[in-house]
Amino acid sequence: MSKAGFVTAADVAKLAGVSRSAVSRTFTPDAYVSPAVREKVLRAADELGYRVNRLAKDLQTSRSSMVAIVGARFYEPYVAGLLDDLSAALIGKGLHALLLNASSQDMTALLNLVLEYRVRAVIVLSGAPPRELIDQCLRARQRMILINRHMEDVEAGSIETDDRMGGRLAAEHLLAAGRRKLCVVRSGADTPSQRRRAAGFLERLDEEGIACERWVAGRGNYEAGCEAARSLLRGSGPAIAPDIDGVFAATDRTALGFLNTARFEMGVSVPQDVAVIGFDDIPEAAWSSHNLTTIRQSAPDVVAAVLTLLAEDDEDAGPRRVAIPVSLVERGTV
Amino acid sequence: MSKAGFVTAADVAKLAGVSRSAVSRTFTPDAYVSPAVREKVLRAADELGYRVNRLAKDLQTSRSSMVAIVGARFYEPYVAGLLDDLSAALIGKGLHALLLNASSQDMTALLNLVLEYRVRAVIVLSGAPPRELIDQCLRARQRMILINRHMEDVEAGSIETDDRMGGRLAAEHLLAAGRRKLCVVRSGADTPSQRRRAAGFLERLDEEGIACERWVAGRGNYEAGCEAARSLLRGSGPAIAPDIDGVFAATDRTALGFLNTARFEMGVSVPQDVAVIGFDDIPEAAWSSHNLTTIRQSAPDVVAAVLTLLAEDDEDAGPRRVAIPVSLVERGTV
DNA sequence: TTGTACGCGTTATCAA
DNA sequence: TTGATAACGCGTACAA
Repeated sequence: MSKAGFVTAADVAKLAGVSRSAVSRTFTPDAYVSPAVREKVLRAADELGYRVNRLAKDLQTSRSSMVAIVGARFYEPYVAGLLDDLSAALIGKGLHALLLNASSQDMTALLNLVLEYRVRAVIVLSGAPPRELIDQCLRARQRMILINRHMEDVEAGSIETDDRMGGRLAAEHLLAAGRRKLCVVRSGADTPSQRRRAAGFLERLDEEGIACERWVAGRGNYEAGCEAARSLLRGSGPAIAPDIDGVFAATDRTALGFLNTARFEMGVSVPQDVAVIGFDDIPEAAWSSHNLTTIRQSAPDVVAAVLTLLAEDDEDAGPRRVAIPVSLVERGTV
Repeated sequence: MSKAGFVTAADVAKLAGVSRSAVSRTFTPDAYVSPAVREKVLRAADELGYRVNRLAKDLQTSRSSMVAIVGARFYEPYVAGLLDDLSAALIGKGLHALLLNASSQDMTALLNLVLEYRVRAVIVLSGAPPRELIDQCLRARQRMILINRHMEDVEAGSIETDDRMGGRLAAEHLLAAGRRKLCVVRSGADTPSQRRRAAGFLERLDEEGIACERWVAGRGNYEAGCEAARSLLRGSGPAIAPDIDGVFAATDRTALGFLNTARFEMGVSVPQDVAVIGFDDIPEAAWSSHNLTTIRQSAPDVVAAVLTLLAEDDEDAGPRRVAIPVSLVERGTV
């Protein structure tokens, strides 16, 4: 037994009456071992409860099977869903997720950490994404995959929702519904994604020569929506049309905060008085309590793209930049 | 440079003109290095972009700083929130989370995996919890922390919400509201937690000699609530009192599914026709669109308990079993 | 205070 | 097919 009390290959070898290498070979795919020896080794291993030590294995092969996932706000439904899909998919490919929460942390520490583990790749989720960390990792030639965080002239795989198009679709839909007094609402999180969505929305409006309010604030996404509704709809009575008649929220949670506050706190009817459209299509958007019209971005597509980028290990060619399509989901708030 | 292209301590030593152990000592807390040497080493390390290889370090010290988190359904708000808090707290303690998604996976593979990594502890979240995995880990003397999954006569730290008391509180509250035609609803997930909550609820009702319907089915938690409402409230028109007048759902999501379907699909008024109470107090419960009365269990408390159990490293004494208190949150559905 | 030498547990190489 | 032996990159007695 080793110092830490774990069973080692040597222990198994001794019990089985064979050499250490025989044990190693038994547990290494496609290696030469006679059935007889293999049987003896397996029996001994089972008896001792032996497991290959991955630390030693990875050190020796200098090839870890870990993938770091760096992100924040894992409680947000869209992120949580992505995490669920991603962790399941990775394990299916024999990879394991090292989950690093970048919220409110010392970035330098996190940076050192992620590089110390010699992971096969670092996956950076959108929110709270330390630019400095990304730079340093790339300098260390650490393989990286950026989700909704593309950076030009950077040697990293990148997966991006077509945020701009999504914003345009939202604008199009509100315009088609005859809305003209519009507002775009973003949370204080202020991620690149949210900025691009808003930009696409404004761009489409600009083409029609229609003006647009902008509202940015709030801590969480949901709370931002609540605050926006209180601020924008102030003074509007139940029967009085408010100063705006259509809102595009950069995330579904923000849209839901706006929607709920408008309906239950401000007494404003949706969509009669004001139309609301969100972005992401999280499960809660489809609930009958909200029935939110929104722009869908497919999480499974993102996961598939991650696996693709992960797969093209050494081939330098291949699609290093993947776009995730979006689509309009018509429900009852426009 | 090493085979994989990473910088090693030897590289740094050569550049700095010192021995390899000097490098090692520079990066080891409380070790003897003269300021002069330390400076030279740090300069060389910075120039080369050197990072300690954690695989080798952990192997050498036979002490990994990884903690495995085994769970499923990370998209559920309560689980997602726990994951967010937990990953942040662990990193604060110098520990790192290896996230293993146990859903729809080969359990044997996952079992081998978690043991191969020689993690400092395995944290098992409630849902989809493979009993076999737990047994095997314990047999391998792997340190474990079970959340909402206590097993008698088992050598593992365990953290449990006071589910039974929560169920009793729910019953008490419905009874106090004058409800007598009651039903308890659980999802098909059928976790130990949900069973205990239902049991506590029924226990309290039993003391009053009041009968109770039971409804168990559905795939997801939310969907289970929807199905329950459709099934239990069938035939009740808007103005007609249904056959039941009070429902306890074992999770908030189930409660919300029931609530929404009752209101928007069945035309049943809540709480006038039927009262609804949930469990967990997820953020969505507080939304004005739901305003769900529920039983709160505190995720931060759970995280604190995990850290406590993790801390009592070698001391065999100490609280190996921690109970998380619950409380009633009165809102508008009872 | 520094350098040498050994061990952590594994895989890979090379004779036998 | 098997068993010594050499890495893998690191921490750390031990000696200098």
